[in-house]
Amino acid sequence: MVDVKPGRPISCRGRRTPTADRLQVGEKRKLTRLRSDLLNWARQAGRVYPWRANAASSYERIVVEVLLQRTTATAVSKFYDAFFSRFPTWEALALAQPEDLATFLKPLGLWRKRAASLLGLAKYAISVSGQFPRNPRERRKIPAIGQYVSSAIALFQYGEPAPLLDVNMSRVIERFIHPRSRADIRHDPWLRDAASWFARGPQPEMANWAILDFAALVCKSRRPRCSECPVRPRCNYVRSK
DNA sequence: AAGTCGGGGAT
DNA sequence: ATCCCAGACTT
Repeated sequence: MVDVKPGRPISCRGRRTPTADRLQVGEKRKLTRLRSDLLNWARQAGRVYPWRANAASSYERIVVEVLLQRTTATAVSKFYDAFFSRFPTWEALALAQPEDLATFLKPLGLWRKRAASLLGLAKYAISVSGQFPRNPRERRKIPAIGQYVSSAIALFQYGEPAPLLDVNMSRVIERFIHPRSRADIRHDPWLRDAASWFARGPQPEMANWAILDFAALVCKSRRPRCSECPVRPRCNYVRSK
């Protein structure tokens, strides 16, 4: 026991919030452990989808990310075969009749936006041999490519360890460590650093799929299955309940 | 920061 | 009947 100033080190004086907005060493360790734990968990319990198969092209994986926006993976899964046999390549998609595309997309909802987004992406893709810019700033200038889809392109097209940081991945990280400080996921530096740290390492695609599966099946927004959670011993969320 | 697009499944 | 879903865009 020490009796001298039990507070923070002097270097931390003046901080406005009790939680730093930068990723700390201990948090990196926790995320690294979480990563390997979830990869092991997903080996048995992970979901299986056609766009994750080795045979799936980066075209399919990128298009699927657009289809998955505000849509359940189950819905896209049902939709997958018909869509990609009708539009198997960027070329086929770029030549699609808007009405035809809309007919396909209606059951998923948001079909006007999705049709416009996909057509725009396809027309861009065929103008550059299917390769989106490697520079993220250049990618983000393309309509329908926000932060999330940009990361998906980095991950699936260039093999970079980019995080598919959405509300679900955010929920897992925030429960496991602590809530973000900014309202918007995309503007929270700590959360972005945490997600990036989680994604880095071998098998970045598997790691992303693992945490998204874990979010969907165990660490659900409502009624999380903490009793059957493989990382419960290290989770701050269950500790606080 | 808040509103909009959106049908479908889960609760 | 309400909430949630691998977001992006406009105001």
